Amino acid sequence: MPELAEVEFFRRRWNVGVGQKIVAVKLNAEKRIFRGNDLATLQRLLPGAKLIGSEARGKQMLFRFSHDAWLGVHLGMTGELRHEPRDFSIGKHDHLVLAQARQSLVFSDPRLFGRVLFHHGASEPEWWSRLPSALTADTFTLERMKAFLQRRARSPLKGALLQQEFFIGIGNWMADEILWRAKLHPRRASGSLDPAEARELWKAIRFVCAGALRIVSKDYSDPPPSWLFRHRWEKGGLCPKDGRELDRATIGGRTTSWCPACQPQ
DNA sequence: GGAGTTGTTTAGGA
DNA sequence: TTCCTAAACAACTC
Repeated sequence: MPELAEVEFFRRRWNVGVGQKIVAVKLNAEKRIFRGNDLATLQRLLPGAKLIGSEARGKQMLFRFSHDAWLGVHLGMTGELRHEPRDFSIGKHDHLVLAQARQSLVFSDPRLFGRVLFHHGASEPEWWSRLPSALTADTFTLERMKAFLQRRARSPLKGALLQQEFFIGIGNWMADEILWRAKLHPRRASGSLDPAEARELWKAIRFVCAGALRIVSKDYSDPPPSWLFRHRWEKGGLCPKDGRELDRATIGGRTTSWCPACQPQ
């Protein structure tokens, strides 16, 4: 479910608890979303700590608490953040509950591909500091993108766009949307773009990231019907530009949808 | 019952 | 060394 904009949507859902103390922590330590954590320290430090604020970067989120406590959250494929009344009944897939006086903040994840990473320290965790900057920032330049694509010259564009070490926050639907707008076939080799094609790709990345953040992160609305998003999973889905039936195949390890006319091989 | 799912990690091959 | 692919993780839906 969650890519860049969906992650931002879920992050904001916990804003209701900013400025308030955690009064109790309930968690299921057996679940694999907690792997690699010092849960004893988490249990000792979070109760009594106040939620100060949060940030999202790509698909990662970082929640900051008083008492030098930090909580990193990755939603995986099916994770989500919610807030519930103070004494709601915990569901089967609610693995972490931060109870506050007025409500409870909940992390749930049926498939358990998500992850929580607790950190205790005066400054943010190192894994967070090392994340690349946002694709919507000025640091995401055409030249840096070209250099990255050259390093992945033999991989299909679809696979390259999913590399979080550079294209932070892009997931399966955004990658398809970007390639469709740039009129590039998802199987094109990353090292084969001419300067004009690279520029179109860069512009499409900026457009899709900014548009998704504007539309989806506000209230989880779908993008408009002029986007590929609305058609890519329909059986016999049609290209919103020319009405041609979309093609589908596994590329870069993921199901990929494209228009054979707009995006020639 | 089988196939497929908006993600990441790892092992192994090229 | 570096890059690329497939499988594994796990639960649910169609």
